[in-house]
Amino acid sequence: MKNGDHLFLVDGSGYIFRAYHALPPLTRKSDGLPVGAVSGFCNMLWKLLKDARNTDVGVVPTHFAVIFDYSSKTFRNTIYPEYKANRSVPPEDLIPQFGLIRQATKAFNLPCIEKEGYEADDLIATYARLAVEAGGDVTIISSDKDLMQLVNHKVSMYDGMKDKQISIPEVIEKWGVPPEKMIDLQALTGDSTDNIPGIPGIGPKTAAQLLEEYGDLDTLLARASEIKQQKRRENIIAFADQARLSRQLVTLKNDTPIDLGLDALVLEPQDGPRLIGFLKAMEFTSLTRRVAETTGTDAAEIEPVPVETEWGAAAHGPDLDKGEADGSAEATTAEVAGGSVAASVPAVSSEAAALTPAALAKSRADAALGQKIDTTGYVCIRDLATLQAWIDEATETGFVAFDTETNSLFPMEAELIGLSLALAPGRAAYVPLAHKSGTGDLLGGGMLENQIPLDQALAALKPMLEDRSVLKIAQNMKFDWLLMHRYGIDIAPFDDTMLISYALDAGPGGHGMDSLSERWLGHKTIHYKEVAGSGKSAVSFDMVDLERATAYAGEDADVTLRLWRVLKPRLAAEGAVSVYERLERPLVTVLARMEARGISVDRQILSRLSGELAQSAAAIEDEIYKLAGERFNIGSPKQLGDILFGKMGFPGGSKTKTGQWSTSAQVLEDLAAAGHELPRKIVDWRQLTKLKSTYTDALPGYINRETGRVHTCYAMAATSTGRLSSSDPNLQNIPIRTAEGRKIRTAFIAGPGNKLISADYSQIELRVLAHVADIPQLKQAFADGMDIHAMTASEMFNVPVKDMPSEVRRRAKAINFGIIYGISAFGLANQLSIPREEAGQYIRTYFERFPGIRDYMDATKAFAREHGYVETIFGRRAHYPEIRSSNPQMRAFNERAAINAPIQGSAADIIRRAMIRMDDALAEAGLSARMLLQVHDELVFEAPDEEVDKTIPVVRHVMENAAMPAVSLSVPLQVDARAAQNWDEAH
DNA sequence: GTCCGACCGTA
DNA sequence: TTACGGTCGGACG
Repeated sequence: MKNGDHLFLVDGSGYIFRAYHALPPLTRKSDGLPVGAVSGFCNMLWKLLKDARNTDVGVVPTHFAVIFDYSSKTFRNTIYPEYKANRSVPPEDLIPQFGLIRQATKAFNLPCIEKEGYEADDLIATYARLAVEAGGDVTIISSDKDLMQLVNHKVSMYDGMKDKQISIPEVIEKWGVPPEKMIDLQALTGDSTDNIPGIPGIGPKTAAQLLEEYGDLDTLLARASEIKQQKRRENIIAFADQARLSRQLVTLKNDTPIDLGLDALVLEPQDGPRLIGFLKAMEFTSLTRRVAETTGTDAAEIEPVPVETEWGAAAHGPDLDKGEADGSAEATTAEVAGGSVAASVPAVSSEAAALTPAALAKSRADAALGQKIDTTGYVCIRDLATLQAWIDEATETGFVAFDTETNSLFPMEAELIGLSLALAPGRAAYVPLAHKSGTGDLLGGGMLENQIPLDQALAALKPMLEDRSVLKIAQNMKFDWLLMHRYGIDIAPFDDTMLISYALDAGPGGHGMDSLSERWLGHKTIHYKEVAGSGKSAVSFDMVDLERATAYAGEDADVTLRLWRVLKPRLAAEGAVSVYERLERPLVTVLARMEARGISVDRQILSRLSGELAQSAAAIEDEIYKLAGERFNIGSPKQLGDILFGKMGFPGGSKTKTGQWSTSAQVLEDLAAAGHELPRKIVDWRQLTKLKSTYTDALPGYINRETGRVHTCYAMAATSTGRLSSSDPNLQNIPIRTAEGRKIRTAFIAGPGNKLISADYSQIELRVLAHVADIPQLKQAFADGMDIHAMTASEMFNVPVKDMPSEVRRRAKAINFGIIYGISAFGLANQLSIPREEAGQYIRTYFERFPGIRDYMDATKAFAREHGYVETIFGRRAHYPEIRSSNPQMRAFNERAAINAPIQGSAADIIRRAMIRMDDALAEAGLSARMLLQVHDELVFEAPDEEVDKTIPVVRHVMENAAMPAVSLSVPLQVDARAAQNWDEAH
């Protein structure tokens, strides 16, 4: 480098963040890869390279380099561990752009410079010094105030986004001090984004005024006592050391080791084809055209280069709600996407810098399988200081695996016994909080000593657990979230390994930690039974000795963290980001709150019903014994079969797979229809005892002592299709079809002054079918608000809808459902009790009238066979590996399930979206209605009497528009809603 | 004590 | 013909 040469230094890392926030979001058309910052970066580079003379810089560079931060940890952290500690993690759609911007730099044939342990700013300071010493001039492409200290008559800055040169006068104008005093100014003011303390109460204006008066920081500190303003004087004296430390932190290091000398930065000519290959891959069409013109390259001849991103993007399936004002979207949660990056990390870690998302996922998976997990090395934390140290480290790292130990599996009655944290694989701790001493006598034993008092531990944990810049990772977060919610802590943001697994691998095989650990880590976890015993000898977790509790609980957190490292990158690699972030994660808190609310159940009504059922059943029992001629256990299918088909000699219908005669309701109904009295009685008895044992007897046991309400538990990852399931108790199978059964619903009541509102989708699955299979007649019928089963019957049997016999409609209805279930002649015949041939003929007729349905079914089967999975309209996948089975029965079953899954699953996704938006929509309308239950196509709310009329339209609106705008259905959704005192009348 | 099959309630 | 969970009886250890 010589006199007259001019070096351009681009602050690459700074540019990324600035461009991300300043420029409108932009995604690659073909797959939704976020590329806004990349686009801005490329446009700026191109302008500087081709057009610098016409910018505010006014000169053409001879040397050029782009500088990046290497990683979050620099020498500054050794002087001040809190440095940049409160910086939040980059937003998810920025993460893939770090790698892309490096690739862009290389495509522009420019040197890409970074150095471990140093920030980009230090490298820029070093190169600027070297260039000036060699006689050159320097322009730093950045507007970061941290770099302004470097400005002098040979060094200036250039804001590439505002096309504005920043020289000495501009610095003075902006900050009131010349560039050489910027360090002292920053030392006084501090910087909250970098967590530089400075002196409290001193901002830029005061700092400039003080420096004007006293000259520099040291003089100011030495003469602080002369300052007139009392508060200011006291602060400067008290925080003098803090200011000196701050000065150390903001002073850029201009003698960092460098790998490339100045001569390596000489600007080389552009490699047109290489650059165009990259720009085409990014789908930047206008820049591609400009570059092609300037470099004389034929862009059409050039293939896009394969672009590699660390995380890829939500590239698969429809781009769910990008840019939509969606109540579901948590404000882009600060989070890291996979664990290789630490909290502040503007840089891509070396692990993955050159990997595709798929390759990263694979390397993580391979590495995890090779690692041994030692459960004896976990820490047991018994004092607040140690706990605080772990919390601090978690806060600094930016993510932590978290798990709770309790004395119950029901989150609404569980008490916190302890909790565990994991910061890195193998690095976990257990914090016992309510363990009892094992030596307790019959009176129960006392609390174990040397445990951190619960309130102190919670107070210490709360800031971290609620810190937006610390990602909390759990397996089945809904449990831990609800538990901690009851202790006054609302965990956010979070990831849930169970839900990540579910978004990726829904299908056969569960998503429990034990099975995930075996599958992905090759590690058999300690079974709960091994530490707490089982059955009668089982003890509550608070009686487990601390050594074993630490191993068990520590392992839970450790395994969760390891699973997260393996599974999270797969989301991007396999295009499941949208499903996870839009349909899974936001539902956690929605469901947790529903579970916490519970529903009021009238104990008296159930008790009365139980009595009635017992009486009726007893009466029938006597008649059964009389007819059978002996007493036996009616509830035993085996004994019943012996009586019916042995002793009584009834003709057996079908057999079960164990070879027993079936005593199913269908068989008994057939016998009853043939005029036999006993089978009828059995059917009646079964119905009564079923209602009694499953509902009226069991439900009161679920009424919570404290709340007086029933709190069901929803499983988010239990089904292969995306539906929820409900248990403890299951409130998704409360009877409705028979008059006797319906009475149970009258026990589900609104609280005083409230009503229950039931809102359910009408025919949602058939509507989804009409949409995905694109069936004109069905779509028209729904658009016209017609009776869909009658329309089907009319089409199939050529009968007018008017005055249609109910039997004809019934058959069409059965066929419609059969279609959704992946119809077979055998199944339809069974359902309608008609010969198989007749059923087969129905199906043929149906396909003739609606040929699109057969096309859809064939296409779905072919897709499933090829890929091993099927997808909902929102991109949720259900896997059916057995669809390629050589066993025809197995194969046929999987084909039917694969046909059903996109329909059932799309409907499930739609109601999920409605639920995710509902709380906000109600709040926005100023309504206090609360969502209590979900029953697949129905939502149940509780609302104050006087708000009912205003609530129903809001609920309907949210539900009917739930697919929008991610998917615009070609069929309207219809929601029926009603309010009443109890669930029976509301539905 | 634990597991599985049969049966049956819901969408 | 799809998707679930709960209860019971009965066989296993």
